[in-house]
Amino acid sequence: MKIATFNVNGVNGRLGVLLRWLERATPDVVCLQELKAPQEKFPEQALREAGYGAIWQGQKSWNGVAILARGADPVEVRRGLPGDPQDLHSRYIEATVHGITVGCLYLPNGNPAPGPKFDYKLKWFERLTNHAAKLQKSKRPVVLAGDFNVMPTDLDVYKPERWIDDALFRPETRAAFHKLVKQGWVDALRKLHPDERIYTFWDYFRNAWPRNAGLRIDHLLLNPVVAKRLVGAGVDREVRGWEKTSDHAPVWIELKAAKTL
DNA sequence: ATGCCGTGGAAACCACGA
Repeated sequence: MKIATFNVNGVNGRLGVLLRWLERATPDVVCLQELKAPQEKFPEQALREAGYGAIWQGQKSWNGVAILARGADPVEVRRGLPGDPQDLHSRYIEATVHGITVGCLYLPNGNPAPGPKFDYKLKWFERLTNHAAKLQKSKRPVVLAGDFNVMPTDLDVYKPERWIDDALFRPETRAAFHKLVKQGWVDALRKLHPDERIYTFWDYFRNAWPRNAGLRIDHLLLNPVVAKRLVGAGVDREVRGWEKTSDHAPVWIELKAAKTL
């Protein structure tokens, strides 16, 4: 089974790219971020015709997350993280699909830092970490996938010294990520490719894509029961080279079948 | 060092992204 995450940067503006990628990659589960569409403008029908059931949490102009399932309908568990009823950003949705609990997240960017946006990022991170602790206790298969807006280590940045003061790479941000992972999550791409430079995002400007000035900020975190099934992980880099494409590329993992009892 | 590109929504510019 293949599970992927893709920050599409506008699900309607990017529908052609998304459908083309789905047809080629045939992922079984897909987490989407940055829909940039209100609830009623999500392209449900086009995705269904492509073979995918979906649940989503839209928002006008910004944010927005969705979970797609090939040949199935994701069963929604929750939308939004607990801990702050005032927070109206559409950044988290969770479903069970093909026997796995999937949390799809779009963590706040946090720039400029320091400032209120950075404070919001760290608060949101804390709420995610609290919720993730509960998911860890369940012992059922869980995947947390999405745009974390964090480069976990120097290896995840084309030029680390340039990013030291950035909200995506500041010590507080990296510390928050490592605190989360320490609960028992496995960073799937790092697990299978410990020493490789892997990027999932390249800016639209400054010629970032042609000169491979990238960041690894889209991640799939696996709890132990899923980590045991991990047999492959990668980035569909070619998608970043397409016309009218997102600034992120899809990231995926391959799981072997669960042992039947 | 930098929003230089790109999207969406409202208004013919602005907010936001990383």
